[in-house]
Amino acid sequence: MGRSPCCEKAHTNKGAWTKEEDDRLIAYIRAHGEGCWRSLPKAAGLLRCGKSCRLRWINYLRPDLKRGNFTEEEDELIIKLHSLLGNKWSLIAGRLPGRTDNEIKNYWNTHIRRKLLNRGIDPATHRPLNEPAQEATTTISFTTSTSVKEESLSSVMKEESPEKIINTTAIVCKEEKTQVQERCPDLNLELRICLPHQNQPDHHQSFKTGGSRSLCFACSLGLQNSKDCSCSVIVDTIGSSSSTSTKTGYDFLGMKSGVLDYRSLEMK
DNA sequence: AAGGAGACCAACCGCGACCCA
DNA sequence: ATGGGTCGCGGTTGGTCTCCT
Repeated sequence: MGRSPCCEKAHTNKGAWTKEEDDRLIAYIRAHGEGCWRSLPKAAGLLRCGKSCRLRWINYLRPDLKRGNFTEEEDELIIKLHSLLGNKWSLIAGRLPGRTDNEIKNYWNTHIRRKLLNRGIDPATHRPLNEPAQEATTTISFTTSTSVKEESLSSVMKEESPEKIINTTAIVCKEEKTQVQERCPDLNLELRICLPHQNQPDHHQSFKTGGSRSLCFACSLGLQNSKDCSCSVIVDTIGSSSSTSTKTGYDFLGMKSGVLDYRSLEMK
């Protein structure tokens, strides 16, 4: 039994969007907001599939989109995030305001891949092309206060082949440093996560600030109130492994805190 | 000027995850 | 617990543009 179609294909347009269709979609979303993509086309008077409407809005019509060329900083940020996250374009896009996952994916495939190959770096593994496969190991210290479900991180990398992720399940965030297999030996993967500068809502004031309270890692990933959130059972142990973290100086993949705040790495 | 090749990117497709009855 | 409906993601396709010969 096949999967049911997402819409009545016989009565939907396909292919490039017309100006009129764009205008209708924009007007409808301005009036009613995003969501209910399945029913949106009919309500907006569009002969399009809901998925198509969603894609058109997210990738092209959204008012906050930044059009135009990628900057050198964006290039490098994409490369670094890809080295960590793999082909998780939506997560990468979440770190690049105004950019969409589709745009980044296309940009990666057309520009960055070639750029890395020219540098002699394998874009899939972020390792030198002529380097034989080896099991480099690096110590990653997660300075979070509570343990994290393994799948929180391994799921990020689950599409990688076993060769690339030799032992993702070895990534366990505990108070002590944990050995993990490293995919990008040229990158400093030491993670130092602590409180960004801005004020936090009460729920998150438990994040370790050099004081005495901690934020669970689920919240640090922007998964507030998720089932993984364990803020209610805070254990103050972070200080034991965060000797190099400071209130203002944490860094991640060599990026400043303002550039990569894991807590806004939220799912779209 | 013509046309072939490669680059670019918007859009489509299928699947997995999630939600809810 | 389960099954149907919906959404979002990542891979792929195909049309258009640009460059080169």
